[in-house]
Amino acid sequence: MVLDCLSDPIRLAIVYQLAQQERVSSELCCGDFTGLAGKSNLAYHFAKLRECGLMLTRVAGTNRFVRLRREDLDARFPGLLDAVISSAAKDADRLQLLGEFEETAAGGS
Amino acid sequence: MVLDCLSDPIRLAIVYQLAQQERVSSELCCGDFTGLAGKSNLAYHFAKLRECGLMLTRVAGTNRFVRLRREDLDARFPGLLDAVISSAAKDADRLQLLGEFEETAAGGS
DNA sequence: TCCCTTGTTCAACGATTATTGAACTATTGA
DNA sequence: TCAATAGTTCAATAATCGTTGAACAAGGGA
Repeated sequence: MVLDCLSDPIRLAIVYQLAQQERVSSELCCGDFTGLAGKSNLAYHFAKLRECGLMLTRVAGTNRFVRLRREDLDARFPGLLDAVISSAAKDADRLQLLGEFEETAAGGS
Repeated sequence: MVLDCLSDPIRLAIVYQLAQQERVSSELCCGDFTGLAGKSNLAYHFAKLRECGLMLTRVAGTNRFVRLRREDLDARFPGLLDAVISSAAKDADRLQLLGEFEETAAGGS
């Protein structure tokens, strides 16, 4: 289920980053998450996130761009995604993973 | 974390029942959940739910009454609980556990 | 006091699940 | 064509988690 998918810290961090990215562009490249885990581990988590309908992947040459299935999620689980994201933002302090990630990939706001 | 706690179907069913109960009285007895799992298994899930701050227990004689920590949860994770509950209500059809439970414990609406 | 009920704790088992490295596919560019 | 890059898939390991039964503690009622 979706909750089970979101209960993993790495997947939550991925979803959180994708949600942050929604303000700017809609997509991120798979390689932008290498700060969170190894390549194959990331592919594993991406597969999980795809399976439960949280995100989808667009193939573009040798890159793959991922983004949240925002509309489907809001339709099926109203308010859930926003609640999870805002809650995750609150204790983002505890997720040093995110801190490291933002330094390397987002370059600060 | 709270999401990890809610990702288990039995714990979700417990939380769902507690949320339903909020309209009537605020509490339920531990023994009211025996339709969901065995005694020791329930105690295990209750402990998990207590650990992550989802519910609390009041001892009354030989019984123990449990209820949601609604205020604390709404303060710390705004909208999360309601989103989870309403989503759980949507596909309550798939949770036959709930169906069985309502028959034996709630006796219909 | 004795027994029964209620619920927790403990130890053990089984089953998922996350993580890792290596092999593989596909695309780009020289 | 050859090498390099981006991701996925596979197999194996490690770790976590859920489930079960038995033993235990605490109250209530006869």
